[in-house]
Amino acid sequence: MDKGGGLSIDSDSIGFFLTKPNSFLASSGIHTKRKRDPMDSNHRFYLNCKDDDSGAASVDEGRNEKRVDEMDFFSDKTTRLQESDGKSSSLNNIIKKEELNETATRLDFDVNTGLRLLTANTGSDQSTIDDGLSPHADDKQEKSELMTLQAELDRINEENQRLTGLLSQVSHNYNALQMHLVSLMQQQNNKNQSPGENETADHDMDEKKHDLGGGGGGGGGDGGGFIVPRQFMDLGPAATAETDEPSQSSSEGRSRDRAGSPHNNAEVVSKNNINSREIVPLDHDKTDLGDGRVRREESPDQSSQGWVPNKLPKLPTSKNVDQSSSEATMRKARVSVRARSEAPMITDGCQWRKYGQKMAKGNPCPRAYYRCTMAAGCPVRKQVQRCAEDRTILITTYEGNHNHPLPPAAMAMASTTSAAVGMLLSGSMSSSDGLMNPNFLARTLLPCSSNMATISASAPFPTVTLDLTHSPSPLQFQRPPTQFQVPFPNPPQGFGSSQTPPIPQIFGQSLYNQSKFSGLQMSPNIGSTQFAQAQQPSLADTVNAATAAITADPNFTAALAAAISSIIGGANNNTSSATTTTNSGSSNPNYPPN
DNA sequence: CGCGTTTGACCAGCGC
DNA sequence: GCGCTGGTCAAACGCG
Repeated sequence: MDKGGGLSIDSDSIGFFLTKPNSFLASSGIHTKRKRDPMDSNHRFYLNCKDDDSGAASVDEGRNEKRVDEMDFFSDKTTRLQESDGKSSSLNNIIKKEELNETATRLDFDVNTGLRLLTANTGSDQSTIDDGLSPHADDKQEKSELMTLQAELDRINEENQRLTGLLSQVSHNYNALQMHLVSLMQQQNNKNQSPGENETADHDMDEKKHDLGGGGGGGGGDGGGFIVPRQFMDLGPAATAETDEPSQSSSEGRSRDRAGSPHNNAEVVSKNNINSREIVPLDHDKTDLGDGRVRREESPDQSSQGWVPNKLPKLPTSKNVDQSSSEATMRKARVSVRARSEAPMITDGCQWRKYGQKMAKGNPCPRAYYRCTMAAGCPVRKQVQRCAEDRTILITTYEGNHNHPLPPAAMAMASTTSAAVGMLLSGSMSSSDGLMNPNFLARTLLPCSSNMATISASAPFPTVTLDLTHSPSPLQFQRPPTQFQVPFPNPPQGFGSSQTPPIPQIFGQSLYNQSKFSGLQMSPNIGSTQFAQAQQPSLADTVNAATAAITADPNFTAALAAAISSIIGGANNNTSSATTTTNSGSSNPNYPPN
């Protein structure tokens, strides 16, 4: 049951991480752990890199044993160039030259190739020398040759480091610029919004600006105080340690007291992470119920919504409002996916255990509750329900932040989810009341798409709904680039990296890609893990991921394909899948998962 | 026997 | 204060 059947969201997309060296580096450690997953092909790439590197290192052992880690391919190239330029015009050099040209060309498009070449090259460097010289050249000549090569190698290594540094710097700058751009565009977009139904939204926006004016330090610091992803993140840092701890009492306390829930450890971790700006929605949901609450917006739709998590948090009355609300909101943020599937639930790469099922009001279909079982104490949960109106539509709502490494298949989901939630949160968090305004979000985040991704403010918690039930047109995703802010300053815990995204990481790629195409930039701080990785997938990778997913499950094909194509097309269309809206009853049906 | 699901009960928040 | 509803727990049950 857990593994679900028909619908699957593939994560092969991870391969896209390769496009970003930094991300790649950051993620490599994580990925090495996942060997069993068949989907790991892309990750294996990382492993291969390592292997290749080690191979290269071994070759160098006799010399300086300078291990060229992630950027080896740089040195490799350089080496070849220098060799070919410098010394004699030996056949070896000629060959190397040719290799280099080819490699360089390929590197532009395929990192794998470069790495492979690296291995071969490094290994062959020596072997070629030995083969060519040892038999006939005298020792001195050979030694001097080796010395020279060694010296060059050192030089190249230095060069490599320098390039690495440059690369990271460039990446940083790029991020900063993008953030700035997003801020500007968002501001502009905000201005363009019609006052009509969005008065509230605009108002919120203004408030945001004021509130955020001093805070955050995010990228755009252009005066007015744009809403910048980072700012958003900074808003709620976290206050949490203290706020959350005490509040933990309510439901969580109950659970623990009653059941002695095994989640304790994880929860503690979560808290700690929260301090470091990490947010683990699930457990803290409960926690928040106690003290730091977030006021929920009244919505008539609520009752009919498929998933209305515990109760709405209330806003703290003090000056902490923004902060607390932000945190709470982030914790509560969730991603809902609507997709057509006959399967009881979608395959998202994670393992789930069903812990409950209830009949929800207004829906003849039962709602199933699942908990992530990939790691003890993982706070991620999801609700699965079929749509009352159309029982072929399966609605899966994710909540929480995984506290463990995710399999490739789940990684994409997580990234996307994070991105989605990030978008959502970035828009909502800044409002003075801590609530996102649906209209605002809708316009801000997905002004051009009305059906694809929906952000619901009416729900107790901010919810991003991905509607994959429609066949999106390629134009669907076109919209102002400003919209997708993906403030993920923190990488997920358990990923071996330092920080965690404060949002639920669960789902897939669509949103992530959206953000990518929208030019959305994550916080420069991201540094590592999923988000960083997800940050800049290549188009090809995205396509590959989509292809894999499609291949995996025909049922999901239409929806996902549409989504992917939309993303790729980057065109403008509102027809389907990713929208920012309010969860209306229709989108959140109660349909029996079984 | 272990693991996962089922299902009734319990708890908390909200509305009246 | 009471009832409704959503969310969770945990004993019972089923399956491999």
